[in-house]
Amino acid sequence: MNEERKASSETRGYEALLLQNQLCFPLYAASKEVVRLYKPFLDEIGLTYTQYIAMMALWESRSLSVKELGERLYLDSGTLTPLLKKMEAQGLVTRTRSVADERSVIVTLTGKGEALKQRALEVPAKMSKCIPLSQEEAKTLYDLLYRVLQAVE
Amino acid sequence: MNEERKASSETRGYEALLLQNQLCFPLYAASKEVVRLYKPFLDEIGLTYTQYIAMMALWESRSLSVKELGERLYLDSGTLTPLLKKMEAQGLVTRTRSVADERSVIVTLTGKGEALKQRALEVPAKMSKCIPLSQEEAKTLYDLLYRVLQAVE
DNA sequence: ACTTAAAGTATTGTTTACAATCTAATTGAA
DNA sequence: TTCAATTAGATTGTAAACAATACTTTAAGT
Repeated sequence: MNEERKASSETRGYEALLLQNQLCFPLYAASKEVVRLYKPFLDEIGLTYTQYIAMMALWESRSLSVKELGERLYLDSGTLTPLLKKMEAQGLVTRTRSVADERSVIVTLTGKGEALKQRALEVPAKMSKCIPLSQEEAKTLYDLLYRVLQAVE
Repeated sequence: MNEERKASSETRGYEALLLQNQLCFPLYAASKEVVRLYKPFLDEIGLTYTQYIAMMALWESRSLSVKELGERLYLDSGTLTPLLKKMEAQGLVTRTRSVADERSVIVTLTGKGEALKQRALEVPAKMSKCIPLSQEEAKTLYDLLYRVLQAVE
């Protein structure tokens, strides 16, 4: 029996409250650290991380309502409205009320926003070099994260 | 050949930029959603998520410097100083300069902070019911996340 | 048609998070 | 010893993130 592994009086009965027994903590910390890892690469193309994922959604679709964008990114209008206004000020997107439904705001890539795609292409490659997981491990992680995500929805 | 699966002119050559091909995105989104899932449970004991993980570290150690706390939580003084001041105002911790090294601030649980541990005990159990992963899956996810985290350090 | 409910954004207020910078205390090197 | 470099926190400024609320437009029910 390894005495050092025994619970101390401090922790006995409270194992569930140990940081290292929480799934949420490495999830939270890894997310933050990975986002931070992106920063130097994203600085080069003038995007924050949140702007980057918004641009990725638009590079796929070119034109999305704020609501659709929010559904894809798991963000609400309180986050997206100021974000998109900044991106509009940078000339990456336009924001226009839908004529069909005046409640909706349609976000559309500009030429400049579209062109940025070329430069963004290097980012995923640079990032994947920073994360030492095999293809299978990355896929396992990816699938488990999506299971969590779908359960939460 | 499934025509629908073929890359469109929009995405051809840009597969790496698809949101669904990014590992970072489900990591980011799942982290946010899980933290949000905690909110109602943490509201009951009057803590935010960040305060909760700070308390978990202190429930383990009772007394930690800001630096040590930052290392365990992957947070810097810019985040911790205002957080700990609020927790001090709530009576959960005390903050005192170390006598041995006046640069250090020692954060120590109060009786009230210690007592909160009892009520916090239910939180992990409630949370784990919200996340439909088996024991092995949770462990796999946990291990992969820690691999990512250690690589980033 | 009228009235209410619902939907889509925007706004406000609070809390994180972090880079950059500053200050005070400590350590180290010449 | 003495002064430069380092360390630990605090501060400032910026960007998210989200709850709560407000506002406008649309949809639904009667």
